[in-house]
Amino acid sequence: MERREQLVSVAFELFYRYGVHAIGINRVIAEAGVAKKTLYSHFSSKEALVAATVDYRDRQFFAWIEGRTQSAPDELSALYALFDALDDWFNEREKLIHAFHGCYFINVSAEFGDLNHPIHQQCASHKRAMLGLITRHVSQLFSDEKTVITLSEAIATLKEGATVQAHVMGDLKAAVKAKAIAAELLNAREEH
Amino acid sequence: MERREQLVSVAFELFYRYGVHAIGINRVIAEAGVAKKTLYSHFSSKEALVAATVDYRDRQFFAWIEGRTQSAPDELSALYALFDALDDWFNEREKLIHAFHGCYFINVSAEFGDLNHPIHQQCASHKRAMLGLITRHVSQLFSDEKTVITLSEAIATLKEGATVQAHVMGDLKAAVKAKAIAAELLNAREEH
DNA sequence: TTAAGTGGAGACCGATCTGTCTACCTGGGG
DNA sequence: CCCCAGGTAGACAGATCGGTCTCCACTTAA
Repeated sequence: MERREQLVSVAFELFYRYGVHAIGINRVIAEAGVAKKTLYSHFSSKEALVAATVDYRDRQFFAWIEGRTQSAPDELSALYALFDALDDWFNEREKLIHAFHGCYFINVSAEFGDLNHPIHQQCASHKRAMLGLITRHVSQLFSDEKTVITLSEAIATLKEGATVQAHVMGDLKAAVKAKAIAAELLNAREEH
Repeated sequence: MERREQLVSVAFELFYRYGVHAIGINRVIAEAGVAKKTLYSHFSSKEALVAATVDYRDRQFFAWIEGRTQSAPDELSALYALFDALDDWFNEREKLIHAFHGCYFINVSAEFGDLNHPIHQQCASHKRAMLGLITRHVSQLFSDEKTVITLSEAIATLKEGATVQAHVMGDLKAAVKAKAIAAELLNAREEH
């Protein structure tokens, strides 16, 4: 299965940087040093390869964020660590994750715009998982269920907004600014 | 120039719905009922046509948002009107703007990922203009310059975040939630 | 040594891509 | 009535698309 992983990794890098529809299968196999037959023995179609890259990035990104938040000393720091991680990502200080070209799931959703498309659904799924991760931390800090939901969604929205600002406008401080807003929202509800 | 406008409008709808690289020139001219030669007499290349659609959408979207905010009775309502407009957009209650397929500028930036690419720059330009519009309203409400900048950027980030949540996850209430967060930030700084 | 299987290189298929060019049609002003 | 500008239809070129298939070199195991 090592060859398959290599293929997915190369395909992801190309799709992420240049866009899915801008990269042909020939480019992928050339870059991976693999025969076309090999690719099609692992994936039934280009779309299946795209789906694999989304899954690959989902696991990679989620594991990375989870690692960054779990190493925080307490739950509040864990939420701040999320934004610190984003800041490292935007400013290319993070080797575990690839160079920043926006959020792959947002980018892929732009190319597979139909919400019902299975690849778009994979992206939605990733975002739901990220919201779940945030919610787990927030629910350790607050007991009121409505507060937990509202805060978690707000933090998720700030994360997406910061990612867009960083990519579209090139605002490298977007994560720091989003962190400050998140802190304000958290402080306003400090449980005592 | 009427034919040119028709071409841009049709191209925009296709690019917006299906993505720029997924739509060929032949599809555009077929849908517009125009000869290929006519297209190339108005635009030197596909990329020039794409640039025209970004400009078209920029003017259209900005005028729409400006109209919605300017008809508000006061400056605070103007900011709320921004999120009400987004809500109408996400839920397809707005005829002036096309059916919702995410933010065209985010989508196009995903396909032209290089920040230095002229088309990406057009998208950044639009976002800067939107931030400027928000800042104009916020600066009527607060006198402290730092407060104005922080708040304006926060509102812009909430707007982008809500748009992403609505598109990727299909969260139709994203604008309402973002509005509530924006209101909280504004209230916390109420000038008195 | 030989048989089986895997993967690399790349020819090939039909479709489609961007972009050019020819040929024909049509309507309005001299 | 003629001319010509501007439009249509669409052939065409050269490249590339996704996907299939053949051929051959190499490895591994009996």
